[in-house]
Parts: sequence; C-alpha cells; structure tokens
Amino acid sequence: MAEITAAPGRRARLRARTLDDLGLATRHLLVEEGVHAVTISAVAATVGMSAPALYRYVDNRDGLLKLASAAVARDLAATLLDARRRVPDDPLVQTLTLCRTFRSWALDHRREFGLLFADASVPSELRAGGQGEPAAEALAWAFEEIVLRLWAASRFRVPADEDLATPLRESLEPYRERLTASARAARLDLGEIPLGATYTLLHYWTRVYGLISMEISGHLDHALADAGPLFEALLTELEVQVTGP
Amino acid sequence: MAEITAAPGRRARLRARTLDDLGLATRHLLVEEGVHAVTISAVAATVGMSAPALYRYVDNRDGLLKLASAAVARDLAATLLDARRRVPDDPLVQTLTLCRTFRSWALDHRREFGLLFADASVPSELRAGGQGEPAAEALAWAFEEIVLRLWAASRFRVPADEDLATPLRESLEPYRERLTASARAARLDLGEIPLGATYTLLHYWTRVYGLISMEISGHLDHALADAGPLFEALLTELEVQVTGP
DNA sequence: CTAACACTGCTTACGGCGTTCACGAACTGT
DNA sequence: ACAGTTCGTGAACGCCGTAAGCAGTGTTAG
Repeated sequence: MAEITAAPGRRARLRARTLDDLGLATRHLLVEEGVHAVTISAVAATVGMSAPALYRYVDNRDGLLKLASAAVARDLAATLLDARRRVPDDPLVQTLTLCRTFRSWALDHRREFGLLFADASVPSELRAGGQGEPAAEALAWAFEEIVLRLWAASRFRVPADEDLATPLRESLEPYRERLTASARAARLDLGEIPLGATYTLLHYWTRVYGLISMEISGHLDHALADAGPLFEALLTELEVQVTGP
Repeated sequence: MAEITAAPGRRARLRARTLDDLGLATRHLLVEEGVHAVTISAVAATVGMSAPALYRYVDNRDGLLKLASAAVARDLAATLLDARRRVPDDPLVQTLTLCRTFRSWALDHRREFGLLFADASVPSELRAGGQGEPAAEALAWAFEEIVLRLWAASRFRVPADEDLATPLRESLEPYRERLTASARAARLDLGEIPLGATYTLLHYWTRVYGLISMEISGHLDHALADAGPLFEALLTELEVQVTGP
C-alpha cells in the first residue's frame, strides 16, 4: 500500500505536493518539539487532514520519519553542495569548507542531525539517497570524494604500506576497492589508491564525524563550552598533513 | 511518589530486591527486543505483577529506563575496574586495557551502550553516578584519570602552550581547572597540568570514544567489516606518543 | 496484644495513539 | 455520461501509560 506510482498528471502533482507537506509538517514538529511529538494525529492536524488519511501516503509512523529524513538529507546535501560552490575550486579549501559547513549545519539542526545519523529508534531503515543509500554513507562519500581529489592533486604524505600493521592492511583492502569503485563511478581517475591514503581518509573522517557527533550529543559538554577551537585544531592538522610541515 | 526512603528492615530489603528485579527485567527486554519493547506492561508481566503496581517503584516508564541505566552503568564500571585490576600497575598498560575493555564491552552490549550514551529518546535525564553524574562523564573521567596518571608518571611530550591557537588555549583553560579539581578530589597530585596535556587528553578521548560510538552505531560499516585494527592503530599512536618515537 | 498505620499489589477506568475498515466524494480517462 | 481509481472521513479495535480506589499484609506505638 501507499507509494503508488502514478502517471504524471495533475493528480500526481497534487499527491507529490501533499507528500511534501507531510514531510514538512513532520520536520516542523520534529524540530519544534522533538521526535516524540511526531505523531500521526499531530502531523495530520498540522496539514489539516484526519489521521487515517495519512495512510494513503505512508505505511506507518516511521514512514513519516522516512519522509522527513529524506527531505532533511536533501537539505543537507544542498547546503554542502552550495557551500562548496561558493568557494574556489581548490580541493583543500573545499575539504575544509565541507567540514566546517557540516559542523555548522549539525549545530543549527541538532534534531535533524539526530534523525539522520543518531537515532536508534528507527535504525538503518531510514534511507536517504535514491538507491537506498543511508544518509551517513552519502555524507561519508562526500568527504571521501573531495579528500581523494585532494590527494590526487597534491599527493600529500600518507603512511607507507609497511607502516600499517598487517590486520589493518587487510581490513583496509576491501575499503580501498570500494573507494576505487566509487571513484570510477564518479569519473575520478586516481590510478591505484595506496592503502595509506585510505587509512588517512578514514582517520580524518572518523575524527571529523566523531567530534561533531560528540559535540551534538553533548558528550563534550563536561570538558568544553565550545568545541569550535578543537574542531579548528583538527582542520589545521589536516591542512598540515596536506601542505607538509 | 515512589522512591520512599525507608528505614532498613526486612521490608526495605524486599523493596530493594523488587527494584533490582525491575531493573533486571527492563534490561532483559531492552537487550532482547530493543528499547521500544520496554513497556510498563511488558516489564510488569516479566516480574509477574500488574502494570499499575510498577508505579509503587518508579514514577513512569522513564523511571524503568533510569533503573536499568543505573544497573548498566554499575556493570560497565565494574567491568572496567575489574579489567584494570587484572593488569600490572602500569599507567600505560592500564590505559590501553581501559580502552580495549570499553570497546569490547560496547560491542558486547550494543543496546546497553545505546541506552547509556546514545539514545536521544531520554536525553540527559538518565543519570548514573550517585551525585547525578551522567554515565558518559563518569566514563570520561575514568579515562582522564588514568591518562593523567600516565602523564604524571612519564611526562610524555605534549604540545607547548604556544603551539596551541589562542581560542583553543582559552577554551581549554576551564577544562584544565576542572581536571585539576577532579584530580585533587581523587587525591592525585599532579602540580600544574599544562594545557597541552589537556589537549592531548581530549584528543585521544574524542578519538577513542568517537571511534567506538561510530562503530556501534554502524557508521563505519560502509568502510570496514571490523574496526578492530583501526582501533588498535589508534592505541598504537597513543603508545608512541607516550613512549616516544 | 492490638489498634493504627504504612506499604504493596490488584482491579477498574480514562484518554491518547497507531492502525484497519467500510463508506462516500471527487477526480480521471473514455 | 460512465466506470474506475484515488482521496478523505468517521467509527472502531487494541495497546499503552497512567490515575484512583480498594483490599490485604507487614510494621510499630501504646
């Protein structure tokens, strides 16, 4: 039920509008009052329908969250793309911009951030991208893509293969393949990506993402009033890694 | 209501037993079926009472989670203390042990981990320690304490004050004071803790905690089948930092 | 020892929520 | 104009959290 593929037409457009409205209303409730306030009846009331009517559009309550989630993911993607477009076509600048933009977005959209990345309530079911790609993966790829570009452009220093412990090398191998595939799909020609580069990528991604998510979830509150400077220190480290000491 | 301070006696002991049972039942449901399965009636059924009877022991559904949360926090604390006790009295060894133990515990107790640290559903209300200290803070302090001890013992290299950007220095200052106070409370005499040491502390704590929480919430799945080697690489880095290159 | 009290658990009851269903209204293509 | 699809409604069910009143049973003061 729900999700009927309709031929394009006036009716289909109306349906799409309603779906948008539902996503919007859901998101509004989510932002203003939290996930617990996202209830079928509340959303229905917001868009001016009766509760059961929503079932023409979504399968259940989680469907609403999925809807909002997709909208939020689009919003985040647009924000990141936009920030990147406003900035010189330099991979380093773009990398730093991406990180900073992601952090500000997260700080300005804490509950949406929770919905997309954190919430354990509906785990791994909420998909954002078209092909069923979780938002977190799409975001990771945005980071990976620009850092790979950065690496391709500057060939910054990365650990040599033999400096990586054997189990680490083995666990990175599939990751390198996935990166190579993604890069090819994005028409990025990088030749052979060294394992050290994938390690460095993961290193910074885990730190960037980890720091932001800790900040959002309040796990840094006991130490810092503002995690901004710590985040900037991280970016500086990244910059030094790329431009050399 | 609930939480009546009773004089010690047979009845009080019975009450304590029931509270334990409730925590246990809650935890069982949480682990086996997820947070959503933790419902007043389900817990009541598990312990063989009628649902309203639970209100003699907790204020509401969240009270159950609080109960379980406290039990889980005790369990984690015991696990960590125990692991530390089984290991030589060397700060470096103990630090590494603490980190590894925390990670294994988290992997073995994903839902409990979510309850203690992640869940946005009942945020910042669940307190674990006696004085209303969130579990995350207690855990952070466990890490901080041993690393401070490690620093005191080996005075490993940390960034000089002037190598830290000014805003970072300023944002670390209150943290240093809090650490100094905590250290004093724990009868750890360290003299003046340099800002660089607090930075290094925060650096590794964010990486350790960030990595584990990313692994648990599945945000590394797209890259690694097993984050173990990456985690070990992090610990190696910490070790190198301490013992020197 | 017994009378008053505190504690515990039960039944009953209410309101809110998610969800299903059967019905009618409105729109669509022919 | 008609048959079929789509959309929205009100009624209804079951589950859940929670409140209130009632009835036993341990506890304690006289």
